[in-house]
Amino acid sequence: MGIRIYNTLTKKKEDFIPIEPGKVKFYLCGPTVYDYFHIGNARPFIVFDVFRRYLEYRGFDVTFVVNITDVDDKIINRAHRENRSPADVAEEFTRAYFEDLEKLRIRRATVHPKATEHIAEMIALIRKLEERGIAYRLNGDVYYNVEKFPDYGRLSGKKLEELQAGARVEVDERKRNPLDFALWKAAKPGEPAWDSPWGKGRPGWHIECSAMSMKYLGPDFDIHAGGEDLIFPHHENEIAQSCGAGSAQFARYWMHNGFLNIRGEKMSKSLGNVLTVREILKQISPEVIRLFFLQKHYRSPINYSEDILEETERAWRRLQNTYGELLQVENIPEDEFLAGKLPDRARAALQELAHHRSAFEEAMDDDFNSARAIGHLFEIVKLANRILAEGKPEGERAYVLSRIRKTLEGYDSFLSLLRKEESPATSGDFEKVMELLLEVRNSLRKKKLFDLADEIRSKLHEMGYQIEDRPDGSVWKKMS
RNA sequence: GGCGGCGUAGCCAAGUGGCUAAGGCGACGGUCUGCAAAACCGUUAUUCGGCGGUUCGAAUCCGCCCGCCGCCUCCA
Repeated sequence: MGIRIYNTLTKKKEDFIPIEPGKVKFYLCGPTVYDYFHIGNARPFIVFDVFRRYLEYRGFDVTFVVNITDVDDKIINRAHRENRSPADVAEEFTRAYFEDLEKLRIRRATVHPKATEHIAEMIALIRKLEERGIAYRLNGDVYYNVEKFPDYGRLSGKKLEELQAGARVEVDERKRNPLDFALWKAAKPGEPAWDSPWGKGRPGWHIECSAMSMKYLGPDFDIHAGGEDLIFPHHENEIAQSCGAGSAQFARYWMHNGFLNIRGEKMSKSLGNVLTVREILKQISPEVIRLFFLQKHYRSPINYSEDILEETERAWRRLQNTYGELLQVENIPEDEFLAGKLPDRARAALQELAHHRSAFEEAMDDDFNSARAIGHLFEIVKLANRILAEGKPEGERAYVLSRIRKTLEGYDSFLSLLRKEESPATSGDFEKVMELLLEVRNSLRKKKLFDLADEIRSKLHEMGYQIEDRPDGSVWKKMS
């Protein structure tokens, strides 16, 4: 059973067949580094990070490219406003971008190319388009003539005539078609500029993705992803540029994530409702943010609110709690012989695990349906808790729990939802002192000095440690 | 105006022609506990925005209506 992907280009789910068997060439539109990225920006970063790692889990060799747009109007505007250089702004927020990625447990891409380091490639691409009569010069600018590309509008499902009818009124009259877009912009005073055959200037926004994806992935590659707002014009223009310059098809599969709304509106600077990941991470742990996105299908619109995140936090706690328990169980390696001698009860549990395993992977294979997959993940959690509740985790119970733990850890290689350090630790001075404290507290409880025992518990709770008195003894956990 | 999406329990959310409509949060009852916490067991949508139609059979397909949103301009 193979992987299926909903392709924006065909508006259908298709079997995923990579150009080169076993290898996936994958491009994601990255950030424009003019500010900290917000929770809406985080969605594609997280979901496509998981998808990339899932492809690796399924055995593909993935080359993952995520660009950094470090030359752009918004960067220049901010630099002017703050009286510093655009390069300085770009550098600050590039650094911040990587810091935030790391906090969110997003793995680095294979390459993170920067636009400013690929000016030569962009110029070469524009020259090629010019040679082929697809691009034309206009007072130091260079434009792409959309009429030269018959497929223009295919990705976004728009027709050239309709687009023209709805185009903005204030168009540059000298352009051959109102939809022609800038490949190269002539330098204006105070803007970063590079030498080119057309004089000093800077590249248009769309050309960088064409140039960098083609450089690192070749003229034709497998997957191109991004937010759904990029379908038009950005991705439409990328296709036009790349195919105009010699790609047969450019990207084969186009994946677009749905938008995140806040109070029913999209998150944007102009609406003043932007919440940066940085800000949210002060309250909420990264795993919760990941789970928040993964519990929904990547193409659906989602609503952000504090309440929903708190709800997600409680769900995440359930998952983490169980994993913490599993870490306490003796790990018994997989063993065919042992497995053959298991009693029916354990055998049934393993069968249930196998069922959820295949259902989980089936869901992930089906257009990356992480929401359905997470449902099965919680079924596995329930199974683990049921076994844990049956009695001491020894013998066949430990064997089954070990299989469950391995399953969860395998999935966590791409989900990154679990924390290893949050389990009650078993070594170190701090841990020893804590054990001692719990022993003392239990003596108090035996003597029915509950006021004192409860005070210790609530004080520890205030400090961020949770105490649980279970039938087989007391345990402590670090919270959040 | 053109194009597209969405509306499933108190809330979040899968499911797109046929097994009992996943899963999570919450709530309620029970088990355990000195009390909690965690966990387990059980209950919580005879029905999928509304009205018609197609079909042996529809949340799923078609039509109309109501409500919400996105894109068409920089935007994840």
